[in-house]
Amino acid sequence: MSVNSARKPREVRCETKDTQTRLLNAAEALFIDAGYAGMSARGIADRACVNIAAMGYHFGSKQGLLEAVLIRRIAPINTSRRRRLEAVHERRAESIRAILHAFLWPVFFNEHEAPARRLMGRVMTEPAEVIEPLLNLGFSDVIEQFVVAAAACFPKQDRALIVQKFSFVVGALNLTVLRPSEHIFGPAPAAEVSFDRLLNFSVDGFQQWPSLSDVNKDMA
Amino acid sequence: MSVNSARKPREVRCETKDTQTRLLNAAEALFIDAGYAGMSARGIADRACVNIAAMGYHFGSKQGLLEAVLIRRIAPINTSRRRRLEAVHERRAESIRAILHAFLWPVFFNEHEAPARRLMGRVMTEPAEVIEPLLNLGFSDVIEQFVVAAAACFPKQDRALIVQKFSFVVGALNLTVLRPSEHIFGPAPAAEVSFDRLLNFSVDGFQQWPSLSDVNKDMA
DNA sequence: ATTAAATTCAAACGATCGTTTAAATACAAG
DNA sequence: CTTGTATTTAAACGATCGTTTGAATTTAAT
Repeated sequence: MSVNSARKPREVRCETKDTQTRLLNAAEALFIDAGYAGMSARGIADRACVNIAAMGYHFGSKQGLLEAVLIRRIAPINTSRRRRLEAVHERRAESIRAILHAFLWPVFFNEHEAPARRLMGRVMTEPAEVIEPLLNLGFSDVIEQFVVAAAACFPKQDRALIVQKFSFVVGALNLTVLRPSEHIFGPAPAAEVSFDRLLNFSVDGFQQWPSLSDVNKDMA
Repeated sequence: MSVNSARKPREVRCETKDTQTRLLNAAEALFIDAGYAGMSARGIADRACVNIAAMGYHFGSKQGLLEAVLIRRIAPINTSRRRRLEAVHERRAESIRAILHAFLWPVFFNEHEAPARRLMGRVMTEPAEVIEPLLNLGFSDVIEQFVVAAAACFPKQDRALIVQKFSFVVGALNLTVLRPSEHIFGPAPAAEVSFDRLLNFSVDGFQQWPSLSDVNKDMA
């Protein structure tokens, strides 16, 4: 009994796009739901309404298809993040709010909308071997740039602390966009609402310590 | 070519515990690394140094083994969280710091240490069908109790906002303990350090808005 | 219309999946 | 030791995995 034994009904008509796009869309949807190991080549082909061999013909392998899926969504987000961070620097407006805004915005608002968001959330939880093509896109380089920019906002805080605070933001972002647990936290708010809340939450969490939070530190 | 084709060398001697414990430990390790779909029954048996059929004999199925793995680690964390939240109420010390402290502490500090932490982080990213046994453990009930307690700390904030803030904390916690991306954020600090940082970050993020964070809100 | 390249197709490859069976072994009680 | 139960074992089950083959088909250029 596989965990994927209960296949979702595929009554909907197939898309009218070309084969490669249909494969990309199908692989993306299944990857978001089940991860790399949980998505099958035949499941992708069925959803894309193409022959099994089409995957090998157009993308070489299942891994090649996944890399194409990641590049299609993550590369634009990377570019947008870079540009927005550059804009912050050019305006000499390097507040932690502006920096986190530049980091979070491209995930919530882009031409691909929800699929890109959920893909971003899913890929960060995959085993290292699966994310390698992601790192080759310069994904970690971009994060490094944001960490440097954030560290410049708090010169008195250790760099290791800044790095971990940034990882907290990334973690909160991941769960927000992936949303694997609707049973626990209920339906997702609108993207604008989630974005505002996450940005406010992250900005406050980044503020310098000690602050108002340690006035009652000796309890608990 | 599977993503797990490069098996890790298993030169180490097998554990000396009984068969069930060896199976639980092996399944736990593989589940943390690869998720449910990525861990194979034969991989578990090999690592546990038992016959393939032992899994079916002792746990009924692969799913049954996973449920046992989850119960062994998550149930104690649930219990500890409940007890600590009750203690906060009994002491009439319902600050957001005390509440988040009660929520985070059992994950970082428990008799199982790192395995329980990483398991907690991994399970939250799995597809809904895999987490079902987790919900049957009352996992979401405990979270609901913490959300109620947190909401009582901020009577002027919408409940939906409190819920999402709490999901931010859970997301940050997940990435911190699962740590699937050491290539990005570097090695994990000691548990005590991570716990302190995450608690401070979360407490600040929970503070009431508008606060000091919106003085420069009109930028970006 | 003819040719050549590009694409899709049914079918099958060997490998691995989770699970099951029945015999062999280990173990405890009488 | 003998009996009965508990556990482990080798072997195989049917199903599905990712991938490949070679022929059929479509497409585009001459």
